[in-house]
Amino acid sequence: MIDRKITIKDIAREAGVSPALVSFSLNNATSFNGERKYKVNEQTAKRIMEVAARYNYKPNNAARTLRSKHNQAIGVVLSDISNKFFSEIARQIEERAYSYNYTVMFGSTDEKVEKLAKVVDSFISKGIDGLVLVPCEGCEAIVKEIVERGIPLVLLDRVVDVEGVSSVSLNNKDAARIAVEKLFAGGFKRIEMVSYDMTLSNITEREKGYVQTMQEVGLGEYVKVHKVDYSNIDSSANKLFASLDFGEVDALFFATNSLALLGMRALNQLGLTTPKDVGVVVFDGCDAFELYPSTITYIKQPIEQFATVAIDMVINLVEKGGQENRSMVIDAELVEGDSSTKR
Amino acid sequence: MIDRKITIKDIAREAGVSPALVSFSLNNATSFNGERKYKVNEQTAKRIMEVAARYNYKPNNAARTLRSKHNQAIGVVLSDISNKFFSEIARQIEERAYSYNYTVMFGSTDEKVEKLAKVVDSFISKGIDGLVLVPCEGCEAIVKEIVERGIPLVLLDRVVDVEGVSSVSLNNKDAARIAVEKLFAGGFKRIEMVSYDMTLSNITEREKGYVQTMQEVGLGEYVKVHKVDYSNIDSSANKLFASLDFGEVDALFFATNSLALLGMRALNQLGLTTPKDVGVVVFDGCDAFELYPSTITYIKQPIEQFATVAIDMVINLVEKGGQENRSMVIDAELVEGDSSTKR
DNA sequence: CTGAAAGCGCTTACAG
DNA sequence: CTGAAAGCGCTTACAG
Repeated sequence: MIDRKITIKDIAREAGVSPALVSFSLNNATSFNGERKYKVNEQTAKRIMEVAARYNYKPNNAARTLRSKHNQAIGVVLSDISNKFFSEIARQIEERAYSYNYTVMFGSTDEKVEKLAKVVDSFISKGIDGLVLVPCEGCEAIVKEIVERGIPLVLLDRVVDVEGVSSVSLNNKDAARIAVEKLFAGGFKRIEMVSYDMTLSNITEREKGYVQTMQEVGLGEYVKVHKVDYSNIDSSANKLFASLDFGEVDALFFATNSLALLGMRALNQLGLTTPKDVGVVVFDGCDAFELYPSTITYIKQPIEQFATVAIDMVINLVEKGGQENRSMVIDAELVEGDSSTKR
Repeated sequence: MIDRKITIKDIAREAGVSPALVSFSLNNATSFNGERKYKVNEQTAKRIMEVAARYNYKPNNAARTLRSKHNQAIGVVLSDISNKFFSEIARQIEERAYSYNYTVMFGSTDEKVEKLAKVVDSFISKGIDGLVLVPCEGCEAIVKEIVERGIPLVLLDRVVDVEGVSSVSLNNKDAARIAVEKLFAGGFKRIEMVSYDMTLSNITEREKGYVQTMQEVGLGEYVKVHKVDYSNIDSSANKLFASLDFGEVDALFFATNSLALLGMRALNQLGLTTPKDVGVVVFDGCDAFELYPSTITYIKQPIEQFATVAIDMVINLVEKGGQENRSMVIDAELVEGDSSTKR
């Protein structure tokens, strides 16, 4: 920690008041909700503020935290911050948290429980007030423990079956429905899904939505979910795409952006294009698709909302105390391109 | 901050020693350099450690920081964490810092001095021990102030003309040389550069390298640096690419990945391909290029090295104290694709 | 409306 | 090798 010589005592001496009064004034000035718990004479307050400003006084965060038991810091545990989806969330979270005068710490799990445990532990040791967490497979026990310890927690992107957790996630089932309906309306029949062999809620919900919608529109006989091995993505995906018969398959619905990227690359290498040879709907747009000859239809996830809602919820839990267990499900939006209409 | 009931006193009582001894034992156990400043009887130490483990004791970070004046936290100020280049750096920095038991806080500047100032201020208020900073245009005064306040600082990606700053950056001039030489060797003559109208050191060095190399290989007459307006990227870029005569221009050397993406998209829309219609070398590979019909030649930046060196340097400054002003320049590498050889 | 005092949980010289 | 004590810079009841 960087040495900062001037303290609340210096300000107090200079302003001719007690340190306590300086503390009151300063904290009232920066109180968010406007409720001034301790009244300070306006003249006095003004003098104090002025002295503080003149000396460029900055309160010592460690002292404040030690005494008050809160740190104005949130830990954010993501799957992988170098993944575009998460880095954009990170960006929005950062913005939102700063606007409340909170700082954030980021960590990545790589979908591994052990890493998740390590990061969470480290964040708690650092004294975060609350946690925003993208859960991975098999982390139920950890989530449960966090909740039981009374640590404010909001799950992001995926939900987990634990009593009393708050969460923010996409309406995944509905998103899949929209995608399938769009392809169906675009004239495709044999619509197959490319997914991961994972039990994460976002993935399984998308699969359910796909299957259900296919049945509802009368394409039940064509239902087929291809599962790419997450622990061995590249080779597993290559094998899959090499094995698909694009004389038969009409369209592909990709469960994630990363799968879509792999798939589009494979189609590219096979000399196939969309929508001529195969219809395509993916999750999330990305730069890559802009280099593609035709525009791609995609499900747009409300990244900014994810971030703002998650931060608002966790800060609410921190400041109001108590887990109030809200599950927020946000609707997706379809952005239409050429790839979902048969030509 | 989350309540943690058990303190050093509890451990001391349970182990039948003084709180001080507990502190000594614990800190020696986790000391990095292995030098044990305070000797504790092995038996005693063992007993203490065991009690601490049994109670799952976690030291209170705020108290420790308040007393010891260091926080084991680094602030990392990037241009934009949702940009792939920076999010990958962020990821590596996170990894490296955690391995030293440091935590990191990230902030984005969007290339604006005011945002940079705000983020730096906020980080200092939060009690970071040191700063890794990607400077933006016009931030010299702030950098100078940070240095003068004795805050350990390492500049990343770009350098700034301030006395006594440490930095880690690419050998940009040489990288540009490699790119131009590759295009020249590939049979291209009229090689033009697409850059930003910015005075950032990485940009200007790349331009210098381009100009110089063009002259050296005898293509001085073709030197041309197109500048895209950073504050108005999209329309400025569109205007530029629309105005280029690809009957004349042989090859394009893009100063950044984002410019390359814009350029490739524009070529795409104009129905032009590389290397048939125009040779191309860019900075950094990315997913997008994998969807491109031909492979792209790119300058690979040593992202992992950037991160590890920056963190090592800043932690070194923090722990050894004093600015020792090292400038580390790392060489780039060329990854050859089809786009740099005339066909 | 304001001040004196205690104390948050550690670390760190200082004795012994 | 170990203990007693001070104190980091705040906040927060408690008096007045």
